[in-house]
Amino acid sequence: MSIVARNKNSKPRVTVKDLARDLGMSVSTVSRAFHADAVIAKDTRDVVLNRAREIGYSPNPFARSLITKKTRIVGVVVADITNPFYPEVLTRLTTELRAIDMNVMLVAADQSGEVDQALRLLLNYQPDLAIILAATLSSEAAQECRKAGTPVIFFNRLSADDHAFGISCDNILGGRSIADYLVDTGHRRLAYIAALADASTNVARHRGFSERAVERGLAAPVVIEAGQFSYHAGYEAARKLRDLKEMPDGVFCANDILAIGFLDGVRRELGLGVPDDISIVGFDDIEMAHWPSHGLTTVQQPIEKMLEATVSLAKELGTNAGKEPVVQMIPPGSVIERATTRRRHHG
Amino acid sequence: MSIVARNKNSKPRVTVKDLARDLGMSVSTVSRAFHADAVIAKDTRDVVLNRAREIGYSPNPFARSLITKKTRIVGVVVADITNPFYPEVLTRLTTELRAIDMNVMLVAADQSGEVDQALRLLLNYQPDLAIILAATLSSEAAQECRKAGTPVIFFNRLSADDHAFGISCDNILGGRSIADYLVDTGHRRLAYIAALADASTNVARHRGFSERAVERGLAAPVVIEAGQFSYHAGYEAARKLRDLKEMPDGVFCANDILAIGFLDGVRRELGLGVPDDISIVGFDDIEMAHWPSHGLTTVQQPIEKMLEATVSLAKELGTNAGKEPVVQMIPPGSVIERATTRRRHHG
DNA sequence: CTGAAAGCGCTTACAG
DNA sequence: CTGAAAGCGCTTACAG
Repeated sequence: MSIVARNKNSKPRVTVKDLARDLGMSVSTVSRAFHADAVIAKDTRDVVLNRAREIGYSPNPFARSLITKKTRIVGVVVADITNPFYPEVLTRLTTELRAIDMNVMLVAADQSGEVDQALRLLLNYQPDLAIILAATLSSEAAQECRKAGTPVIFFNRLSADDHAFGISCDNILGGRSIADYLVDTGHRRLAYIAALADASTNVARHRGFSERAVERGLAAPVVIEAGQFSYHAGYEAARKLRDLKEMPDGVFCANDILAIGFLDGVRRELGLGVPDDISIVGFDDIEMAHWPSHGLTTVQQPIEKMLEATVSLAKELGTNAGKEPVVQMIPPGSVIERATTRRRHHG
Repeated sequence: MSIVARNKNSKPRVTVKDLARDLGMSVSTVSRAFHADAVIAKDTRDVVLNRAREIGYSPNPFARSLITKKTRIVGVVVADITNPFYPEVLTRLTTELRAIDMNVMLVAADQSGEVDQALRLLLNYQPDLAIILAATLSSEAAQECRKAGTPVIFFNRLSADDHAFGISCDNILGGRSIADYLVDTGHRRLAYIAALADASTNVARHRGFSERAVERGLAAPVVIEAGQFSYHAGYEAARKLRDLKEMPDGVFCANDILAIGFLDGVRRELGLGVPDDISIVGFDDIEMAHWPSHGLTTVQQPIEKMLEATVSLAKELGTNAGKEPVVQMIPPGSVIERATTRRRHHG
């Protein structure tokens, strides 16, 4: 009801000009103090930086990036947030990127078509880098990134597009070591519970598992399609065990959350004992896998190393934006044996 | 090894100037086409917008915000990511803010002191709004926001600072309705498993629960301090039941993830039957609460409405940045009865 | 080592 | 309704 609206609700921010005037220096000199590689007397820099702290000045990142064409923003697209693996990756990634002074602009994509859309929005902000978590891009969208000069990293996925970077666990190796583990512990009838059909993680884990099982002299594992990386999908997949001619004795589920759903399904819907009747192995080693109620045997994803690789790549791309895309495959940990598997003896 | 470094790895982006030249119009006119409330002939606007789409122009948000002082960025600080409640809130919030053309800049804070720090970093980007998920701010940090003209919303927390907005479930009411439920179903010895001592959610749920229990003629519920909103804390809290003089028959845990840990602990460490020996109620209704292996009786947080309120507040603050801070309390759903509680009969 | 000047890509009074 | 001009807060050749 007041006549004069208070439009200026904030004090105007202090700018280079203010600081320069305050110090009796030129704007250029003040500006240089904030760039590690600028030519400026050490004393001058110290004076500027100290005074800046006192009066609360820091350079406006927007004005800066208008000129430098660097935004220090990394656009992160996250899709499959229902998998507890990703919240952890997301927060740790955010934290570690902050440490190299990069900021995360987050876009969520519920459905797969939205990933393209999400990335386009992000591109408006001209991120120095885009990271795609748990999803892939259409090749058109990938090309748009290239046009915009934004490098793309696929995290935990391999992309069809070979102009993008990839950082992923070596899922074939992981699948193979699970096959070895199950064979070594006396399992003879293997099954694979498949998740998202076109996810590279799903495909590679299956492939490694299957190939190695055959190499070790077993029949190729039976496949049950769960369709998703989710608890619910795993639970439902357990029901499908009934349709099998022969009950498997060792089951590898595409990831932990799927395995946990499957585990619950096997116990509750089929009334089978785990590990007594059937052994179950997951992939990821999420926190829930340690819970006493599950005690899931699984393989650890090398998150630590994957994050390290991502951050150092981000850093490198900062100085060398033209770097040729490469895919880094990081070997997973070995099988962590818990309570969902046991050795089987044969007469 | 090439002699000329390819520094310009991206084609320069198309700017207003390019588009203006292309259309034979002034830069001003082109610019106006992108502002709904600008004075411009409808036909002109259509021509500009169409051509813009063709050549892939969209206004540089940085240059724009340099002038408008609006960034359309909302800074989100997330702390307690281990609670599965928050990933969902975060992604949905991101998605819904996108729908009103606002972008999320994410900062993660592992420890509580980091929240202040995180927010300060965010403030550099002059977000139009800051949303704090599952945490509070020191009053100094809150004041810095005020100085910078950035409104702050505490989501799912009440803040000590009364200059901030708050959007929260009515936790007192929630606590009360759980007390009513337990009393109505014949429970006589209540206990509360407390989480983070200074979290407003924890305090209010406890208070509502305790007050109502007394109103209904019971002794004040025994309190076991779990200290955290986490599975692990809940599991450990179950052990402490042993120290109690009398075993409670109805237990309210500060939230679902705590309740699930507690549930597992009660079953595995104490060998007690749930719900036969003891009833357990959580708070949140996270997805995991539906899982057949838990079937947790709980109260639903009104996420939908909380998000709605947040988004509409964000919208309103866009046109009226000086709005007086208010706290909105949204009533929770009623108790959802599942498999961790049962009616008790007394002789 | 420092300063004056141009310019990044926009928006917005101000004229017309 | 449209255009020319100023200016947002910076950085960076270019001189000195």
